[in-house]
Amino acid sequence: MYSENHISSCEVCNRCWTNFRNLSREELEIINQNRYEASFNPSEIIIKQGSPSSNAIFLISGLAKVYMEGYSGRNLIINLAERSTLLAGPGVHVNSRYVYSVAAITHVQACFISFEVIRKIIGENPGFAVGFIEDLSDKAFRMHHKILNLTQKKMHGRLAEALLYFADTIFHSDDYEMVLTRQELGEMTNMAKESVVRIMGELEHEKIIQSTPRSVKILDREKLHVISEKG
Amino acid sequence: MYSENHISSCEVCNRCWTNFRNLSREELEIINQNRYEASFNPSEIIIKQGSPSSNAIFLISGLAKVYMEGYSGRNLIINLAERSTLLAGPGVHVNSRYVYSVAAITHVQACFISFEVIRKIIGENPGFAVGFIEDLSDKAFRMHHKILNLTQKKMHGRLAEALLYFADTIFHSDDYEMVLTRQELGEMTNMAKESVVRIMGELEHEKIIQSTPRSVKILDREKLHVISEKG
DNA sequence: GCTTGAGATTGATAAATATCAAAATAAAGT
DNA sequence: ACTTTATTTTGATATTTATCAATCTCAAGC
Repeated sequence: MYSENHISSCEVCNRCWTNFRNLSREELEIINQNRYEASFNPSEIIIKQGSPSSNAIFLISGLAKVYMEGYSGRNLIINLAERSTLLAGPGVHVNSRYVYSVAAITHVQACFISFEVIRKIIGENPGFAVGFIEDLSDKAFRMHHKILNLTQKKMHGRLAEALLYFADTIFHSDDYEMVLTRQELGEMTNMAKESVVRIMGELEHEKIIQSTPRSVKILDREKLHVISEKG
Repeated sequence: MYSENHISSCEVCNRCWTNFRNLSREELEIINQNRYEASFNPSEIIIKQGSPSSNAIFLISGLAKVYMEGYSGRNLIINLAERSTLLAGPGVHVNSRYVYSVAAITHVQACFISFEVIRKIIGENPGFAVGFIEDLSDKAFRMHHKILNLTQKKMHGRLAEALLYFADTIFHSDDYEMVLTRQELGEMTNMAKESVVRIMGELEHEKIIQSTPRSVKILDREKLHVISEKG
């Protein structure tokens, strides 16, 4: 992890958090005074689960995986994070510990802002507080969906959903680079890496996708969607 | 569902939401003017998933189950709710729909407060907004824990955790009434009712618990805890 | 006290999924 | 170009868990 400083000021940066639009010029300047940037290489850890959640972290560029470290060294990837995502987690307001870890997938540039400053502004700027509530709600909403996905669908459905997630939410294309290993794909869909391999093979054989270990191309989006719903 | 009105005013009621302590006398009076009470019999639905989330609902007395209606009629019980819990869900700030359903287990008294009023006060009272954030965070925190529990533990562990949840969080006793059927216990731990029966039998046989369909007594809390961690 | 129906239980079986071990590739470093 | 290391893949097998079909139990209503 090495440091650099590319952004002259928050005021001219549009890569951060949409909720910062609710800040006054003065408040934004306070943020600007209390931030620092850092860069991370692939696989470096940006946030470590369990450590004190002293900073709100925003990705400025690059892609990272957000995951929980569970029982006996097993991970659960919650989602991928890209530019303009607030990374902090609900632990901040519960026990001041990060509830998840975040690791860089590509080279990542991130902005660290002390949570004390954020908390202070939440207490003074209701619009900002509402934006914060909306962010929390949105994440909780997704968690509710995810818990159903993981508990009620079979492997085919979970994997199909993950493949569509990459296409729709991350890459906005049906032909994309697979940034996760089969192991990690398994950690995201709660299945063994061998099962990931086998089902990817099946999907390929049925001409629903075309894939290599490092790329995916969705050929039959309709069918993939049906599998993700019914599966 | 029949109506009654037991509480003369929010000002004299201590059974509602702790976050209301952050309100001024005037704000509390606004809440008081805009609330109405309702009672529910066992098994009656208090909140229906997917319907417009127009009200924040607080239980005043009784016990309810909070659950998501998933795929092909399968439910997932998230938790039990009792007095002083805010029931609304993250959908309120996302798509204005309840993301979960809530059904009365015992006879339930509840207070309905229009969300417009709540939202207005959030925008005017930062302390209240922070309280709201803490409530959301706490629930998200639990969801993070729950998703690990459901995906990474085997049946024994999940069931053990549920039994401890009742003892520790709901009844504050190791000898309690089992308010859920085996079917519902399965919906809470993501397992078939037959599996619940079998594992309850095993736990009983190993003298870790003593149980009837309507009661549970934890005999060996240590062992039960180990199972819930390792399982 | 008899009937009835919802839940609880049991045993047998099938389905879903993980694990293990080995071989085949691919990637990275020197 | 050559090791070395990590990932992917495959097949065989074990484990976990659900499903199905009966049977049983017990409390509520008549």
